[in-house]
Amino acid sequence: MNALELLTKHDIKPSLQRLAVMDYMLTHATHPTVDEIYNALAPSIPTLSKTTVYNTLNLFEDQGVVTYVGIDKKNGRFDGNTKQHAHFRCNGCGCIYDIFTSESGKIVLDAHPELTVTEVHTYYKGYCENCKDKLQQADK
Amino acid sequence: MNALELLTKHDIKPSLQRLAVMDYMLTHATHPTVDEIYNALAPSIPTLSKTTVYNTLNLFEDQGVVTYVGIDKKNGRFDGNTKQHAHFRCNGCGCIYDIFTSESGKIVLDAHPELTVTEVHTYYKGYCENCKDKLQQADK
DNA sequence: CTTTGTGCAAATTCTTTGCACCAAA
DNA sequence: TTTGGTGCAAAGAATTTGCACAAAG
Repeated sequence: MNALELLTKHDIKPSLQRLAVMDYMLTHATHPTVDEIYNALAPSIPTLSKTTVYNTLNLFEDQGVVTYVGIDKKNGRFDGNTKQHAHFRCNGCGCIYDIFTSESGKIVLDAHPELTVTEVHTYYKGYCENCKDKLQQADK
Repeated sequence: MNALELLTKHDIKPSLQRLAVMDYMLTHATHPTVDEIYNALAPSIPTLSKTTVYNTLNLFEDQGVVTYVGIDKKNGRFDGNTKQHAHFRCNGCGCIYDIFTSESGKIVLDAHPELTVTEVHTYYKGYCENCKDKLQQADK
């Protein structure tokens, strides 16, 4: 599915900027930061502002088109691949790999003998017993 | 193990401030933010500064006494329990629960029927093939 | 003394907000 | 027109840094 189809499907008006950001996400599975996206697109869209990149990614996230990846302490990263998968970040070079899951965490890592894993962080998000009835969006 | 023993074990000089922060972490498994810790301790340690809380937690993290919990987009949280476990955050009230793991992620959640999970984020950290030889600390 | 910890103030970094202008329907 | 998107400048929030003073051995 291309950028235009994805945005349309999620009721997002396909402006030039939004299409460019979405297309970038689809063609760069590098979990880019806002800065990376901005720097990559600014040459071809000279009037682009970082605010628009923030606006766009927040909108995409709200609509479920991209996922926020909080694997780094500082910069937020975004993932255009919304299929369930895990992430690996190298502490040496900072690169981030997708790790596609089967069922259990164990199996997943066995498929990647080239990676030396020192930490595993698993975060579940949802609603606790008291908040089950709430339909609110997550506090970001 | 109490605060003093833990710090000593990790070659951290047990200053008044460090002991207070460590003790707070051990007695409050709520994954507190820097602000929460500061606000809780400031009354009894009037000269305490937020800088010291930051310094202290970063030191603890470097020494492996606490773990950074990046489950929230904004505030960093810290966990004094370094045993491997997962975290659940409620999107309604923001509370964070520990979820102790057996082996596979599936089993873990089955033990918590009271939680409605809408998202799962799994982050592995370590070294990729190219960086295997590096012994550096993670880029924070 | 000498080293190390503390904490104030200032600086940085990342992100959001307010608002005026522009574009599309 | 009217609605909604863009982007500048400013504000805000979280964290780090520089540095002087205090504490401990």
